[in-house]
Amino acid sequence: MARQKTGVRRPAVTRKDVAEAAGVAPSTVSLVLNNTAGTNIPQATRDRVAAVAQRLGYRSSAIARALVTGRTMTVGVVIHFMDRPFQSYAAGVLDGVWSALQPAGYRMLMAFAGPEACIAGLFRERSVDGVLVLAAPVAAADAELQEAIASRFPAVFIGSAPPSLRVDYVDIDNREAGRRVTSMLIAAGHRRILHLAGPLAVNSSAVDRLAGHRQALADAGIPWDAGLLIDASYNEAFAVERVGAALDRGLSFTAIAAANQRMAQGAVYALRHRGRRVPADVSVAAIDRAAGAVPITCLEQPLADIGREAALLLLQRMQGANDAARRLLLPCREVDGGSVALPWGG
Amino acid sequence: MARQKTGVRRPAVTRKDVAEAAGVAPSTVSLVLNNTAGTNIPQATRDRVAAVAQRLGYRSSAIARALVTGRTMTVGVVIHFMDRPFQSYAAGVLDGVWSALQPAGYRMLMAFAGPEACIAGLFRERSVDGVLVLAAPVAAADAELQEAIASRFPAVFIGSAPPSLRVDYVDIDNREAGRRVTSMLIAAGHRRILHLAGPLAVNSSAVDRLAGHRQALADAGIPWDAGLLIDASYNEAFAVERVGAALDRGLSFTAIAAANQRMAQGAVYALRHRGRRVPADVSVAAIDRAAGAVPITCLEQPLADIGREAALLLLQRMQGANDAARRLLLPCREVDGGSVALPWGG
DNA sequence: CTGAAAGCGCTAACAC
DNA sequence: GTGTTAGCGCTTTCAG
Repeated sequence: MARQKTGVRRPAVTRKDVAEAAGVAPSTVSLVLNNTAGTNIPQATRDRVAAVAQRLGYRSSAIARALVTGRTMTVGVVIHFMDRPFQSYAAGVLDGVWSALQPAGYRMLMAFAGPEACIAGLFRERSVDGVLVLAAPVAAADAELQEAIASRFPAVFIGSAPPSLRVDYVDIDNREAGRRVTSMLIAAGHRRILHLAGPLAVNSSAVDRLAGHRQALADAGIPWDAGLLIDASYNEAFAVERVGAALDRGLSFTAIAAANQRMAQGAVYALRHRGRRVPADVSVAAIDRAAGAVPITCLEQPLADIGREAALLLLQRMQGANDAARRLLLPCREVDGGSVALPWGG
Repeated sequence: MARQKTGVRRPAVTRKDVAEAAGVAPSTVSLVLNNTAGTNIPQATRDRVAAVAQRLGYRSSAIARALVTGRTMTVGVVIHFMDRPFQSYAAGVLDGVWSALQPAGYRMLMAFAGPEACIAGLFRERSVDGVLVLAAPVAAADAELQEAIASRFPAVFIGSAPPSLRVDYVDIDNREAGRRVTSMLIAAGHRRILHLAGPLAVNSSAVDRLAGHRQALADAGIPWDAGLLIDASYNEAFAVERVGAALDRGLSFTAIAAANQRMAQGAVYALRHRGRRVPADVSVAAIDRAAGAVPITCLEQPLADIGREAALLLLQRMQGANDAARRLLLPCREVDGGSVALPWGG
């Protein structure tokens, strides 16, 4: 009994119902509704079929269509955040993803587990035509994922790409962004700059931003001081605690370069809690812009653009584009949040 | 030629491939892999089939399975926000939704257009077994939506329910929350309280929160002053502008009751920009808690619980529960953000 | 110009 | 105990 559906819902209107009501063959209904090229169906018939379909509220079953065409018209979106999903990063990116996918007639199937499990599932069960992977951890490269990539299953990575995989990748230039943030502080005269890094073991962007920071120091002839590095976790609570601890043990610095805005917020919180003013006592600059929080001078990522470009690239892949893996790095915009000043006594 | 799939991907492993490799009939493969009850397949065969399936990386096609079972094991999530989707509200709620859906084996298909279009599409094309509708605008009740609801298509509304529809609805008690926020300010001694309302024409929660505000005033014997109502839009920019304008034209008040946190943030921003301190000069209280922003005394919505309860209710509906529409109102938690003090000179 | 028919990959009832 | 079979609803050739 496959007919039993769930509950007592009225069984769906099928193509056959429309055909009967319009006095034509079932296939004619498809031909008309899909506007198939190369058929010469008289306008009168077309109108009649369309009218009946409209009246009955008929829409062809996405499932049946997918089974026969081999395309689900659905994109899997895999989000793997350490903390809660759907933080502002994902929000901004998905905004752009949607803006590209929606007009192309694609749907979005979301999955929040790790990319390995998700891609494997979505790929193996053939429920999506391709996937977008947000912020994949660097270690994500198990056998299933590798096989999916190797068999050219369309996948575009956003915000992080496992270094071991040769995949399409859209992001900002994290190294350059890290360099610029620190350069802004150096330009203001700072030399003792605390770097709040993201999770270096998990996220390639954290590693790249730190590399950029170090390059900025090197370019300015400032020697690297490992004591001025805090390996946090892209989240606020961690930053509050670690920066607080650093202040309490008397670590001396005049500025903070944060690898993301949330850590910067936490740092400001910790500073103010101890009576240090921003930027009078300590300057702060960060990557990411946070809406509605303490304004902080930052490099704003073009999140929507990142999402849109990634989706457009995925659309090409799903249409069969087979060239080598691409790497698209979008530029950041500098936003003055008034949190950078001359160093105290400088 | 339906076989052409996209690009040059290797054709998927089917049940038939497994059957041949294992030397059994295709149906036996299903029976074993689905662990169907009432079959007496010897353990040796089971093991062999399982091993072959594993080796070939076989997973049954979600599409084919859906076609034959009549269930897609997918839930549609419709988000209809005025501004960008995926703001913190949706983030928190979806966290809970996922936590309930994931263990039950359901997927999430996201759609960001209006609920009418989305539900109609998802429902008519039968691509989901049910829908969760976030923050539906009060006006959302077109013919298609009505028909979907009438035909008992499983749908649960979150955060807002079109008043004209008798639907399952999970939310906080907005009226009570509105009342409590204002009561907190009244308890601190305030009597001239500005109410920052959400979009009254769009969102039922905005209306209910305002009603609660007015009730608190009435309970305290404070006459209603329409001049102390600002109809904003649940967003920050609007609040910055409207509160700023009110201050500039000399409107007098000692406290602000904001219908959501983002407006409260905007209000604080406008106040500080004009040299008014919070809470020394003006107290602020709001509904919603915002992570990482200026701390504000507020009522925190149990977002994850809301999402989880809604998803659990939907699961019941999808399993055929047919009782009358339910209304589930979850309690808020008071969070002291230190933004409420005695009125100036009070 | 329209209808019949062959699958798409799977589940589940039913023979063998 | 296992294999055969009949659809699920649709797209798309291919006859009529």
